[in-house]
Order: sequence, then structure tokens, then C-alpha cells
Amino acid sequence: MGMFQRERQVFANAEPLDDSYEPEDIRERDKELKKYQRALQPIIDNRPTSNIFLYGKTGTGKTVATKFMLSHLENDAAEYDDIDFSTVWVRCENLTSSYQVAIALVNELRENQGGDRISTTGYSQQRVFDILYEELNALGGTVVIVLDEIDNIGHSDDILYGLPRARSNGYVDDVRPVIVGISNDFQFRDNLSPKVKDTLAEKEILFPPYDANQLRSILEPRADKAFHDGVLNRDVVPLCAAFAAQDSGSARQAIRLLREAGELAQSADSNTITEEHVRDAQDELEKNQLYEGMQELTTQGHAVLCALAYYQSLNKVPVRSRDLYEQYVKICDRLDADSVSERRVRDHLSDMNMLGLITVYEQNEGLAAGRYHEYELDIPLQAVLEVLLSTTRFEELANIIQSTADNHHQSGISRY
DNA sequence: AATCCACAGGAACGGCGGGCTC
DNA sequence: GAGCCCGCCGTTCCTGTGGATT
Repeated sequence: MGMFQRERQVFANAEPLDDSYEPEDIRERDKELKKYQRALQPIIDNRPTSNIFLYGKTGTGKTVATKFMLSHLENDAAEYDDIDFSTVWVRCENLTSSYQVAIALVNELRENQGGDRISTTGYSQQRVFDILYEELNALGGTVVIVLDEIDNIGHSDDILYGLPRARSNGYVDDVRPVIVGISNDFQFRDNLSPKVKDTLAEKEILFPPYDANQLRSILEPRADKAFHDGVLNRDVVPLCAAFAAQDSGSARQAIRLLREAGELAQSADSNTITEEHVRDAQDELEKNQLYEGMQELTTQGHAVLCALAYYQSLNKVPVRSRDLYEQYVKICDRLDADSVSERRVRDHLSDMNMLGLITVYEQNEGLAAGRYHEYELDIPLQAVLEVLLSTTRFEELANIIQSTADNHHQSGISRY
């Protein structure tokens, strides 16, 4: 018998469950789409168009709505021969500054024309902006510039100052740039520098998280297409919707959950997808996300995590930061690694809190002991140790912690 | 109401690695 | 190769915070 055999298929067509799938109609976002349409209307009317900013958490339909609106806009603009209109789309997922966004824009524009890409470092910022203006000028007309996940640029917002003013500053003459900014962070606008805030005339559209009913309505047509008839138990889609609504209100999460459940069912050679598969899928996805988060930490981050794992193994949690720091320094000594300042360790801890790896408790005992934080792992100790064990440098330490954890587990059992 | 503890976390800065132009 | 530029990771210095205590 071979290693690979054809599995029983629950999927008829997995595409509707893919991240890149574009549904032909968008559900549960009528109000937002209407607002969006009004904001883009001036392009068809050849009137000056405001910049548009979409705010909402991941998976609330911002990107998909934008693709939808722009493709309609493109089609409808073709009806009028006096409209010169084009779009550029940049995902700022890994771009942490205006500089990098400008380079990504240049490369995207050149891609469309078959030109050479430019390197992501080396040029001065002004130089990159000049190149960008050149490319825009060459394009001409109204250019809709979509900056997806723009909140990644943080405080480095020069590009939001430069682009809208490129025309009045005389850098470009034949182009009308319209910025469509998509942000996962509601506070992004507040954190912009004052000069940008003042000059960035814009329309804002908010995309609230979906509730369970809306998620169900989004999932149903996709599920119909994705799976063979009769494969889905009746409660599967509602359960996916409920899980996702409870956690994030994200359609992406709900869809991934449904797909993962399908894949689990398929690899178990089951001919139906059950609630149980959904629960397993939920666990699986959560686990993956945490592992990825831990893997991406630096050596310093791992050392901090290791110190916390040590306290966790002794059941001496939550632990206040000064004790944790002390242990962290010992670990670094033992590893023959440099240790960093307390301030820096606080940053690492705050990062890990963002990733959902640890829990922070704020303590305040006033005059007696002041204000401080206490920390504990938010994930099973075993998961942390598994990652540390696979990191050569931490292998030995992880083994030691493992055995102290085992001992404490014994005595912990006898206590109850 | 004012004070005070013990940190939290913002701001500014610096050195290093890597890649650019000329 | 000199002279730039940027991002990343770290440091130092400092102001902010909020409940128990006075």
C-alpha cells in the first residue's frame, strides 16, 4: 500500500474558502458600501476627490470592499472616454515606514510598466519620493493609491503629507492622487503628526466587527460552493460563526476555521464535517498562531520567555518584573549571552503580551510597595518548552525547567 | 487633598549592518 | 572606496501613574 492514497473528498471546490477569494457580492456591509460609493463618485464626475480612510479590525471586509468598489469603478469609468483613471495597490504589511511604502509604490508602478525594481534600502528618502513623483507623472490622470494596512507605518507618516500635496507643491502637474488608506487600528489617525492631520482631507468609513448572524450569512454561500452536498452537519457553520464572533468578529477567522475543519474531517477520512471538527480546528489554529509568535522572537525575547517559564515551572507565578529580571540575567550569564537593560526587558514583555503569550497583572500597593506589573504565561508551559527545546541555545535550560516542572507536577498532584 | 512608592513606558539618541550613488 | 541613507536593537534619561497612606 502506498504512502499516498486518494482521500475521500469533502471539498467540492476549496477556492471560496481561500483568503484571496473575491465574492461576487458583498454581504452585511450595505451601509458601508453606500458611503464608499459616494466617496468615489467624484472620480466619475471628474471632480476633486477626497482621500478615503477605512478603519476596522482585520477581517471586517475593508480590503474586499475596496477590491469590489474599484473593479466596479474601473468598469463604469470605461463608459466615459474623458476619464483617465488608474489604481495602484500596496500592502504595507511588512512596511514599517513611509520610506518603505514609497519604495513599494515605485516598484508596484514599475511592475505595471515592466520597468526595473529599485532596491529597498540605500536611497535617501527625498530621492525615493522624487522617483515616485516621476512615475506618477508618467501615469497621469486620477490615480487611486490604495495603502492597505497603512497603520504599520506608525509615526513615520511623511508619505501621507507628501502625496496629497504633490500637486500643489509642483512635484507633479498632470496627476490627481487619491489615497485610499486601510487601517486595522482605530487610533491610527490620532497618532498622526499634526501637520499630516491638518492637511489630509479625508472621508472616513468605519467597518465594525461582524456578529455571529452576519458571519453566518457570509459563510453560507461559500460553504455551499466549497463542500459537496450533505457533507456539512447543520451546526458547523453556526459554530464557526459563533467562535469567530466571540473572538474577533473577523470573517477571515471564521472562514479559516471552516476550511481547517474541512481539512481535519478529510484527513480523518470522515464523510461529514462535525462540530467536533470545528472545535479541533479552533485549537489547531490557535496553537499555530502561538508557535509562530514564539518562533519569531529574538534570542533576547527567548531568554525573557525562558525566565518566565522557569517561574512557571516552580508555580511561583505571577512574578513581578524585578524578580523576573533577576532570573533573566542569570539565564543570560549561563548562556554566555549579553543581558539587556530592565527597560528593554519591559519592551520584550510588552511585545509578548501583544502576541498573547503572557498575561500581565497591574498591581498597586500604594506607599507600601508602589505600582508594578506581575506576569505569567498565558499558554501551556509545555508549548513554551517545546519551542525552547528546538532552539539549540536553550535546549539544555529547557530540559532543566522541564524536569523541575515534572517534580512540581508530582507534588502538585499530592496536594489535591 | 497631598504625598509617595516603584515601577511603566515615552523620547531622544547611538552604534552597527547592509545597501545605495558617484 | 568614500560618503550617504535607513532599519534594528539597544541605552539613558526622564515624566507619568494610581492607590495606600498621611
